[in-house]
Amino acid sequence: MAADVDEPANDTVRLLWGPPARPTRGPKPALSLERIAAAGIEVADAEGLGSVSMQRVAGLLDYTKMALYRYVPGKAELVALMVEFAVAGPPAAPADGHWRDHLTAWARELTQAFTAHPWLLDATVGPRLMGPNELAWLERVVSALDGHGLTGAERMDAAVLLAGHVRGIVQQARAAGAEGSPEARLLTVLGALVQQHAEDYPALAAAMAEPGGRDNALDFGLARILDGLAALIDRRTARP
Amino acid sequence: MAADVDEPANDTVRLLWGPPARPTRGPKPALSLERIAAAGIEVADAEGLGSVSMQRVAGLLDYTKMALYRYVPGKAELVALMVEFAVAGPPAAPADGHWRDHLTAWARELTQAFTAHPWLLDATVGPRLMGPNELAWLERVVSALDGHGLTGAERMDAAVLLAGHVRGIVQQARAAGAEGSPEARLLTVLGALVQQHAEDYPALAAAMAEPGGRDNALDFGLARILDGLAALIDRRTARP
DNA sequence: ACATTGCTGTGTACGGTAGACACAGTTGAT
DNA sequence: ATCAACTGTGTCTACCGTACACAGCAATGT
Repeated sequence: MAADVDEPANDTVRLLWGPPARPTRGPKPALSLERIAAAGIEVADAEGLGSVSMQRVAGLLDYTKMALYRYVPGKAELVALMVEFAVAGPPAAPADGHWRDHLTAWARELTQAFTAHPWLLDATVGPRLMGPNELAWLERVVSALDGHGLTGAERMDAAVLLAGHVRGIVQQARAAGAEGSPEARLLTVLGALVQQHAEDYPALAAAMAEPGGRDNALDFGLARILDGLAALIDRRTARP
Repeated sequence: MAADVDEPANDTVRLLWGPPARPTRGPKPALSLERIAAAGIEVADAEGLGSVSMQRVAGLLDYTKMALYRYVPGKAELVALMVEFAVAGPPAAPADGHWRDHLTAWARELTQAFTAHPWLLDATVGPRLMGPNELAWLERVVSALDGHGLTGAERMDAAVLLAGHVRGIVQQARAAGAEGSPEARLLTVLGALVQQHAEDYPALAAAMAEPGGRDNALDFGLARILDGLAALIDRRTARP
């Protein structure tokens, strides 16, 4: 009774989930989804998602932009493909171990994936269909929480919570930028603005003025979330 | 010794932080930053950030697109203005009360603001300068954590954690969409895909198959985060 | 009073984007 | 050998951001 997947004629679902599909008749395709996505990823990694255009990607492969439309229905689907390939699958989950260690590793690995391709942040805002690889990340975190007294909805909510934290951290890291980068300059300006308007932002000015700020945001938030989850799990498993 | 704010000739900082600045000589400007930003917000609310173009915004005000460039250096700055106006200031913080209540109210109010203008998600990925209103939100959450034994960096990290959660929740809500919306259709398709590939995603299929999923994701994550923060604060205040 | 100067809004032009469509050439099936 | 399906290309449209020159208006300096 579930909706037929192939019915909505959604191009994206066929691209991401459909079979390789080779009902060959004419000349063999010279390109492939893999190569096209890889070219797009190359551009996005180097210059950001904004620099990814059909022209750019096609040029990198020494083809015309219109050739790409033989493989991909449009730019949105190209980006979806790029996301699916860039996010890859999650590393294999350890077979055993505490759920807390599983989730910690998961968060660190997802952070690495997003840090390697910061444009994933831009490409994954907004409603869209997830691909097999992306879903595998979700599967791993939900599976790590199996059998600890949480409802299905709660396990999903926990996944959203963790993924949201990773996104926030990567976004913050990108906003900070590398030493001497234009992004770092932005932060400096912001800091100066806060000090300059210290009357309006006393708590902020005080917090930023304190020394000893190592970059612990990922671990800090992760520890809080996991502590909170542990408290809930303890309560649930104490009195079934 | 702090970097001079006005020095980098950054247009955005002058727009967001600069004085109204009226060194009038020629004809009085017919438009205003407020009206332009409001027009942009109107378009974005109705059709998304992607539909915001100089033409659209200018047309809504019955002016040519080039007229906008007399007020705003470029589209990026227009969007920054839209963000600053759309996010408004945070509602006044309650004068007293437990930090937990403060943060809960803050998160709910920020969620409301983002839900009212979902395009804020798109407009606030990527490195950028924050405006006075946006900074006021940050100030309120950091201030709520004052005097509970957390370091300045930890208070900032907590703010990032909470803001990231709100963003994640709003993003998820937007991805789900309204009843019968195209976004909701996307979710249905995804659900069907998970069931169809249940062998590859057993935990996910099981979690989604469980009944009784009311929309509690915001409160669930918030409760975990606040529990985790409470545990840390208890530890800190127990042994000073 | 008047010329000067600075500002406003407009029109035009340029290079970029995504994509529709027609076409020539290549290939496998009949 | 014929035909049908497919690939890659060239051309075209519509729209985007924005640089630039220009005409008109308003306040300033004389």
